[in-house]
Amino acid sequence: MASNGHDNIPDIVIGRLPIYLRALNRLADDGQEITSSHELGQRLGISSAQIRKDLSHFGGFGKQGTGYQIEYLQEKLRKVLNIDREWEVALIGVGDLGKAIAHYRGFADRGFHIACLFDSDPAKVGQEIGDYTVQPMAALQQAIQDKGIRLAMLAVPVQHAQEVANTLVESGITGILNYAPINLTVPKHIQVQYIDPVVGLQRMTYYLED
Amino acid sequence: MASNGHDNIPDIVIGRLPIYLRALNRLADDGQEITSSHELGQRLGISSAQIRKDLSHFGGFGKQGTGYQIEYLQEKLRKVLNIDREWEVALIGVGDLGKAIAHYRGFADRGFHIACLFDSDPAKVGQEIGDYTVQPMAALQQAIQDKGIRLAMLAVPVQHAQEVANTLVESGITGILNYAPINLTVPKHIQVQYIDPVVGLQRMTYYLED
DNA sequence: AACTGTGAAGTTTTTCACAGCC
DNA sequence: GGCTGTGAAAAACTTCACAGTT
Repeated sequence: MASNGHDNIPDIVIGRLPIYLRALNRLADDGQEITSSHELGQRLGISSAQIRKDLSHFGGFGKQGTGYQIEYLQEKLRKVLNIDREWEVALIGVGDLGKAIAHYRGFADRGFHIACLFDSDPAKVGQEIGDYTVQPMAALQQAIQDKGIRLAMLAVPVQHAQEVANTLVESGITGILNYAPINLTVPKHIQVQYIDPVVGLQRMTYYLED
Repeated sequence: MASNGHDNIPDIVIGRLPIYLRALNRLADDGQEITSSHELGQRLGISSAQIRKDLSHFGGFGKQGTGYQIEYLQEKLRKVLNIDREWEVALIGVGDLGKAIAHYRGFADRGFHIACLFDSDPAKVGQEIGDYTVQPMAALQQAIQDKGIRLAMLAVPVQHAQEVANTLVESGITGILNYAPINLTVPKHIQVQYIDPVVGLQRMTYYLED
């Protein structure tokens, strides 16, 4: 992960913030208003010291003797992560996976909105999915530039993923969430995150006896 | 990630092996037979020294002066990761996401096979998806025990995820791939991996200017 | 000439432990 | 009494650099 210009805050710290935020979301859903580094740490399997140290990079969000006000901490973390606004995301590929992503209800309340869908299959172009019409790949660059979209989710077959990623980068996308099981080669200033369930499974089988 | 008994090999090293394997798969697909730590590192954005060091935990897989024979290294990594066999996996929840998972073709050649599907919705029970029939939750424990299944993918709504996870653990599951945006609380000997696309997106927005 | 495997050095990350505050 | 924020210490991880092999 390339830290473009930003700060001196370790990537590994940034990577944990969304996890903290997710835990806070759950606590808030349960109606809780205050928590502590100790409680959060217990839930996440992380030491309380690490949580306090991580948060301390951005200022003092807690109260000694009391802990952290959940709503306030959520707000602060959203600000740090730049999601105190909504980001438009392009979705490329509307096969089974792309459709499931398009229908997923969990983006909206966490800072993201799917703004347009693309597929190279003429049979899929024109289809209505969610609120949007599937557009042809030829329309991609124009649409992304017109709407000023910075993020894309890539759900195309593995053999096309690198090629489509190249197009995305040319179109001005600077962050790619890649669902294809391939490591993308991109310029240094482009962020990539990977979603690969098989990697998750393979990371567990090592620890299974027999 | 709890290292249950196993060895003294750092979790962070184990976590990278599936990534190496994925890169090797691509090289093999391209017909290449030999690679080097330098080439792999370039593709993955990792130093060649780290790759060599990681692999050295498990013995010498390369040849000085030459590099690594791809097929041989794949075989060795599969053995280390315990995927030199096929693991049966249970899938819980067959909404949009669960269906997309059930139809995904990418598990088979990387060590996994979806062996049974469950859903709590009576309207979905009995449906045919892929090669299997959706079973009711009441059948879960028996099916998992009969088939000796150790791994599960959890694709149920967030508000049921913890409760279903508890049932899975009681049924003898020891590894859970969790698609719900919630941190699961499980006994120490249970492995959990998370698939949360929003976390991926949130990890990128920090680095986007504006 | 090219590349691995590896101790040793260097850097990063985590934990400790406690002063300060509620 | 309980909790945060934080320097200092400890642990973990990565990189260096090179001897040894093909």
